[in-house]
Amino acid sequence: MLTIGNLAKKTGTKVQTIRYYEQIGLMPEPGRTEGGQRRYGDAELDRLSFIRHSRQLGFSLDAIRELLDLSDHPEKSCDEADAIARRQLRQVEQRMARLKALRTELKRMVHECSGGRTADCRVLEVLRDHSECLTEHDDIGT
Amino acid sequence: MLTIGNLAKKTGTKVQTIRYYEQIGLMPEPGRTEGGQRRYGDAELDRLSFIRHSRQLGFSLDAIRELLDLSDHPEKSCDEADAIARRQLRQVEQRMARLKALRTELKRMVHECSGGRTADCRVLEVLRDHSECLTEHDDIGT
DNA sequence: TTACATCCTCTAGCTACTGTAGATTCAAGC
DNA sequence: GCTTGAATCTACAGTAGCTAGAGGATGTAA
Repeated sequence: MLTIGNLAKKTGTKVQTIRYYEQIGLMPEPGRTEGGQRRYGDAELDRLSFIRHSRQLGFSLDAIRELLDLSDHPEKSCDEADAIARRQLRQVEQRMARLKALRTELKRMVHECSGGRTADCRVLEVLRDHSECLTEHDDIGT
Repeated sequence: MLTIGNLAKKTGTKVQTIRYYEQIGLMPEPGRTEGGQRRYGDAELDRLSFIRHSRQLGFSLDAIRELLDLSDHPEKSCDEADAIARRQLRQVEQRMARLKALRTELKRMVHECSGGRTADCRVLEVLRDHSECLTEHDDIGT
């Protein structure tokens, strides 16, 4: 049996995060000692590993909830899990495209700046005037 | 003189966002009508355009605060603005590298999934077992 | 038994907004 | 001058995904 601290260490998660996952129903309520401390078994370790790995791949907690549900029902069709992963892939590709445009613009800004006073700074100038931009960037590049 | 709604339209910002910027001190408190409604002039239009454009390029509100401060002092050295832009460029490049690794992994997951039951689903299998991953991804790819 | 790390709950904070409720103001048309 | 309807006002709550801290209880080794 693992304490919450050991489970945290094994999965590279913060203790508070585990409690948070429990709170939002992503992790089950574990058994407790007489004194009220949580104790975890292998099933919980697997589940949390699954969650963390999915987070590392950028899946949202909602998507992970769906994936866990599918994982809990081996007889269900695989299509849904596949769809979720494809959706995630699309999102990653969209974000990459956006970042690429941002990088172009930032590089240009930085390269054109030749030092001196802020009055003549190309960085600030470009920020002041959108029309100087070569690429479109209508959405925030997060 | 512009109402808040017209300023919002001109800059592609939501009305609430403008009020929020005022609240956190990014936008100044504007003049008011007798009835208490905000009215904006050209200076505010310029400032908000600067903010929105910077946001589109992914700068944080804190970074924008610094950039605005530099912009307000034309006699200062340009170095700081340059440093902020370079930092932003580095962040964008780091994010892109991370997303690239994620994309590789997601593509592999999706390509290996051949339909069927979730019990045999490669997507779920990979998520269950990090050791199947070819690339490292220790941080979340946002 | 005592010391000390770890655990507990609860609450608040982070970024950058977005949405809602209920009241007020503005501008146009008659 | 009056009505109507859109726009505005304040204030507060909510979003994602945690993270940090206070103040107290528990577990374990010496």
